[in-house]
Amino acid sequence: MSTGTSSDGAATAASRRIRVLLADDEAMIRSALAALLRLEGDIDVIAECADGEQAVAAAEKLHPDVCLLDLEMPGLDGVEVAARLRRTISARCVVVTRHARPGVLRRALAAGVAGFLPKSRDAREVAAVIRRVAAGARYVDPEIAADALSDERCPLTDRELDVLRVGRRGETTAQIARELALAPGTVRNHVSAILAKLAVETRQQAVLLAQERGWI
Amino acid sequence: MSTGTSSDGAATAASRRIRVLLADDEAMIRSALAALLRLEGDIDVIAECADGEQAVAAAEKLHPDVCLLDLEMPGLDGVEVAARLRRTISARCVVVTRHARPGVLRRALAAGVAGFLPKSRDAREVAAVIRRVAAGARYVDPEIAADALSDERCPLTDRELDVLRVGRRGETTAQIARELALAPGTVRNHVSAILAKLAVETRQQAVLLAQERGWI
DNA sequence: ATAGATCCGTGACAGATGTCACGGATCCGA
DNA sequence: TCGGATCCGTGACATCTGTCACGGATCTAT
Repeated sequence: MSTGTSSDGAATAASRRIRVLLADDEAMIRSALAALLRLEGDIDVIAECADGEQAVAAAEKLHPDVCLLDLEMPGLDGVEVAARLRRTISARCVVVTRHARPGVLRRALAAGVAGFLPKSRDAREVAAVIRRVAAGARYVDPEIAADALSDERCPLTDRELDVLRVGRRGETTAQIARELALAPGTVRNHVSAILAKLAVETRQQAVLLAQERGWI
Repeated sequence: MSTGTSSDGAATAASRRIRVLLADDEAMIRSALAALLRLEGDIDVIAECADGEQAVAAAEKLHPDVCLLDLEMPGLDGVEVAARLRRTISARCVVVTRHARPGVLRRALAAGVAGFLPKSRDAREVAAVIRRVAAGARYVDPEIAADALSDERCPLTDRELDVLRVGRRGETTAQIARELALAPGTVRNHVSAILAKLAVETRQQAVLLAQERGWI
């Protein structure tokens, strides 16, 4: 390991600095994490983004080694960003979230994220997780992982989840239909199936339940 | 000022270090802010608390110069802690919040907080605000203050707010009517008035808007 | 290949929701 | 005292939403 030539060693040390992209819509925590990470000798924060679109754009331009993504962001959320970046630049992503639930973890893992860390953890752990992930390992918060084993799977189909997501802010049937390029009747049918599966009476209740379970 | 004896100067310099108590239920942001503040030469973080009760207990024991309190905490929230500490130890408090709305600011000022800072601000501003407040000044985020002046009063009547509150989780018209001992038609009429006044199309949008504005 | 299962999309129907016009109660200023 | 204004409650009507039955597409195991 330490037997390389000095030029090799220098080059390796330089190339070993981990280039990190940071995305969180809350400026205070974003800037605080950035400042802390910059104190680490082996980490470069190369981008700070305030939402998912910015994160995707910056990542596809800068090709960071690791993306640290907040889950709760306006527009594209952290998992959606991770899914997209996995396809386009094979980025390794760590998702951070306030509400760490099994469903969220499952969704994150399905999207191919390499790390999953709730905000109830100490900020010092962030750098450690970034290092692990940069080294090719996966890291999942052990507590959440344990919860996730007590399987609470989402009974909704992909299309039903689409409908729920698009209509999560109380959008009209007509609006959802336009957004998804469907007939209004189709949307109503999906909604009907959702209500039946979740055993609730209104769309809003369905949205609240799904959010609580981490399905959307 | 700078003409004191060297012993005076040293003593003053030592006593001038600002003793700060930190309270936030999210460990990641709490520890991140603590770490950043510790980097400042003139600030001592003397306590880190995860909820309002801990904050009150620690503050009454340690008598910090400034308390930095998150608004959203289980049990006692930041404003309640500030109100209590003002009475017991005349502490100077800064309240930090994710959802900075005029209504919240009004409540905070009424409780006698000395500083008000939304989490949409950069973490570096925190130290600056702490210094100002420790020096006896007040600090209110200018953007929120401006909003608060453009007094956005709730256009809904008491009864309409009742209906909105009872139905905020997507309850059925029939359920709301039963809860409020009204005819279903009356509830629908209130809902209709709410939608018209808030210029939205569905109950769920009305609820989201009202929550965003701090009306329910 | 084929039957079964699942998912998606759609239109017709029934029921829930939003809109409207109305009457009674209360409060306030002329 | 008397309008005028505002709020509350209600029922009839129109519109929107949820339910149901159906057909086509895809996948899998036999």
